[in-house]
Amino acid sequence: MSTKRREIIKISSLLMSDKGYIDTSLNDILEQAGIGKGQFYHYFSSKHDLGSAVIDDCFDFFNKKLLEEVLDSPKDPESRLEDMLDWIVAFHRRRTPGRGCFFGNMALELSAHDELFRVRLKNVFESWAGKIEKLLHEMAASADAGQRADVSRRDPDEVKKFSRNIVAMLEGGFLLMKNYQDLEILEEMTGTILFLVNAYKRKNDITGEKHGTPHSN
Amino acid sequence: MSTKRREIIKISSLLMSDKGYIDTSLNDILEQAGIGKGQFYHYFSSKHDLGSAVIDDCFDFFNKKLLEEVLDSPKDPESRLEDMLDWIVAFHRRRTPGRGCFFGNMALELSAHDELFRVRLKNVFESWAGKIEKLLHEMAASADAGQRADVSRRDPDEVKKFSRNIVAMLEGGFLLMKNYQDLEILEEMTGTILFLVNAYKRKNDITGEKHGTPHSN
DNA sequence: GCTCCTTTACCGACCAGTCGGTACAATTGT
DNA sequence: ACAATTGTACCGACTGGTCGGTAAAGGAGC
Repeated sequence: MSTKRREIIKISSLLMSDKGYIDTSLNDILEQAGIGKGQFYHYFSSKHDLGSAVIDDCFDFFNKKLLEEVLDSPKDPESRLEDMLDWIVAFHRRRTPGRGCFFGNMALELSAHDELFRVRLKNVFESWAGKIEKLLHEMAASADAGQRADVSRRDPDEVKKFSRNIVAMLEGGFLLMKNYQDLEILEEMTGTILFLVNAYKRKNDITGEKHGTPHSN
Repeated sequence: MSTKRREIIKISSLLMSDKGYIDTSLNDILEQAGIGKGQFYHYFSSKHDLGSAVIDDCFDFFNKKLLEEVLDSPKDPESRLEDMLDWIVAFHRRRTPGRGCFFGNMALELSAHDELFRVRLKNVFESWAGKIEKLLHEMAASADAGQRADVSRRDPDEVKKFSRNIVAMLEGGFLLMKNYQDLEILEEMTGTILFLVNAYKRKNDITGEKHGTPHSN
């Protein structure tokens, strides 16, 4: 892929992380990149096309750095969970906390009025939750190995939902972190997630019952 | 306050819930309200002024319906927590799940480039977390009453952070619900919150230790 | 000479906000 | 009592400016 195209994507991802998709104008991008409009439309067919490429590019980074390097590392699942949370906090410590999560920002801004973006972002969340789900299953399996082999009592669908909840918790942490402009919100959330996973694990180990939704629906 | 002004605010809050602040144009509002521009600028000095009024109006509703009627009800704290979660799910079941949380939407969209909006929305979250904090303290107090009077081991600052985390969890639930366009995401999150609060309560009761951030920072 | 890459000039649509003017009720002067 | 004045609610054409997007032509390398 062309260097210039990559550069445009990089610059756009920074701008869009700061100001959102709608509020990032082509002129902002052209100015930052030091190029003309014609050049932009040589590489991209529309702003929408650019947005799509930016999401893909950010996901590539996210996928490589967090999902593969950290979550697929050969360590035990407990360590990988902690590594993930540490990686996230470290990542946001490097950037300004006021930026929040690119995917979460885009999801809230665009889910309602662009189906393509919505699905693409949903896939990001699903990929992430999928990795966490796998990790939770591993944790459960290693816990069983030490005691008993009765894995069947753990509802796989429940684990899937639980892993989605963890993603949602992190996104909520990003949201409040951005609004408070305070990294501590996110740090607290990672602590709560660890606590929750431990409590969840323990409950399954001891009672085998589902956490479900205790209040009636 | 003038009826017309109230009507403009109501219509605007619906439009902004759907499309966000930036993407809601004055023409959209004027068309829906069936009024001219002159009338709008008779009641509001700017779009920013309107946005501010809409946030206030939504908070009034939220404050009255959830924070006062539900969270300040004379029931025991456990019931009030469940009532809150039920109320939230019921509220979003009535609307389309694709709208998400108005405050969360606005917070992500505007926190970065409008300090006034940012602080106003932060206050909304703080009010909410404050009520939850109070509720958690009550829960702890009633648990102590049955067993022992040693309340001091519960760090008040930790409870404050924990209640903020609950708000963040809900906002994360709203975010993913909006992206997935599926109410179930939110329902799962309310279940997880109940589970978490119970686990948190139990841990404090049994060990008295803090949940903190177990991984090193 | 042909194909990329790039620039610049330009388009119509739309944006928030302004302005001159209208309709009509309330208030005031006599 | 009635006319003159003032104030309030409201309209829609218009402003300057920005938006995403297009078109045509210059220049570089093969």
